[in-house]
Amino acid sequence: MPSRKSTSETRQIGTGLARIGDALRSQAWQQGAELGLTPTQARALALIGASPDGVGLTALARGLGVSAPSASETVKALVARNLVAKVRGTDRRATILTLTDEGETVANGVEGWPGFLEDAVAALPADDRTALLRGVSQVIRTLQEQGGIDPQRQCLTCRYFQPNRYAGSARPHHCGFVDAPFGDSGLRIDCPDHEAAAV
Amino acid sequence: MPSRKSTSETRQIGTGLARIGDALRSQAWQQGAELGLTPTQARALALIGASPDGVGLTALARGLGVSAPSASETVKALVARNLVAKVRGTDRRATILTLTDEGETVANGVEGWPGFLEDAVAALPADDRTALLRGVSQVIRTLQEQGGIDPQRQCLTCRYFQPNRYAGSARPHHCGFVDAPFGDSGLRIDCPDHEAAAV
DNA sequence: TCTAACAATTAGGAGTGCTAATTAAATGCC
DNA sequence: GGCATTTAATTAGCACTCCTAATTGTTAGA
Repeated sequence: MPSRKSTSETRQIGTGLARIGDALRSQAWQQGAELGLTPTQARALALIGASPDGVGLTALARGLGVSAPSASETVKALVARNLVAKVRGTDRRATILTLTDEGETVANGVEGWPGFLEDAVAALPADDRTALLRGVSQVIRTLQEQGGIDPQRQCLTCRYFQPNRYAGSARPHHCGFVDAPFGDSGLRIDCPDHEAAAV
Repeated sequence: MPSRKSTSETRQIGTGLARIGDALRSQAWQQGAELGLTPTQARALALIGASPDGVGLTALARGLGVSAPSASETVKALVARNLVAKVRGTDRRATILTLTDEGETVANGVEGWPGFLEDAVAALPADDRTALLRGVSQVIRTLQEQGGIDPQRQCLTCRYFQPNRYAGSARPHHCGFVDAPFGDSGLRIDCPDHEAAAV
């Protein structure tokens, strides 16, 4: 194994994940062109659509990982395109964002975006795929714990949430996505990997 | 955001990778602020620095996954900051880009960027880490074959790479460049000694 | 030679992202 | 109750990203 530079396994993985992220971004530009959306707009649309009761602008900004003014600007573009509606809430400082019917349609089109990536993943042998999922899940869990990723939507309505699986334990609940137990103090209000539980 | 849609392992991985990519991008903005670089500039700097003989603008654009005009604009900013030098080559249409001394210094600072991600990766058990590296490598190779990514300098596409030469051994692969055996944990995604294999 | 292909740039336009400052509404506290 | 603080969102101003289309040289091919 040649090396003058740092070459730890860890570093190679970091580099690889960064490359995949880059590929996703540049792919998003192309896919977005078809719908007239930029990557950020698409992501905002998805986040808003994922919140049935609407989202505030600040929460959206946190979810996108950008500043409030940036989010405001993006929302402005989406409103101008009639994809998103703004409503004033009980707290009359705040805005509540929801999708319009048209926005709903477009958001559905956005859903399958990482499809080309999934093709690549699907080409893996089953064993490697499982290992990859475990690794990615754990990385995400660590990032959330470090605060690098914004938690979204609440566990209580999440299909991955298994309350009191370990009754009596200090960490009685179980999250199936990151495959780890956690306690009441770890309950998420807004988890990016949230998926609505079946009714 | 997947909802009642397919929840396959594959889709989970796709979503997870996208999420990690988002985290990386927003982190890059913060880290970049310290050096006065945007994420794209940092990436361009790294790519130029990785090519000892210099790169052309078109190659750079492909590597960044953007159009030539976008790359041109980014390079203009780097040249203005005295981090990159442009030279006219034998082909007088083409430009050859190299780092200035100052650019070299800054590029070194950029190298450790995904550090916060690496912390997360380092927290994995060794087995999972190796499996993650193998999975990430294969995903990248598939993306390259699909044309979604510009060819990277990884073992899987290297002429010196002899996979499973010592099948059954703990270090089954062989690198012909350093003439030594190595295992999955030694797989490179960005190797300075990479030479593309014949098609 | 003359045309096609190619490398890079310019022009023009929408969007992203930042910090700092502003407006408006809700809270807190004496 | 009243006034200072905090909070939500926006505006202003700036640099950069990214695109397509058109332009200017330069090289290579029929």
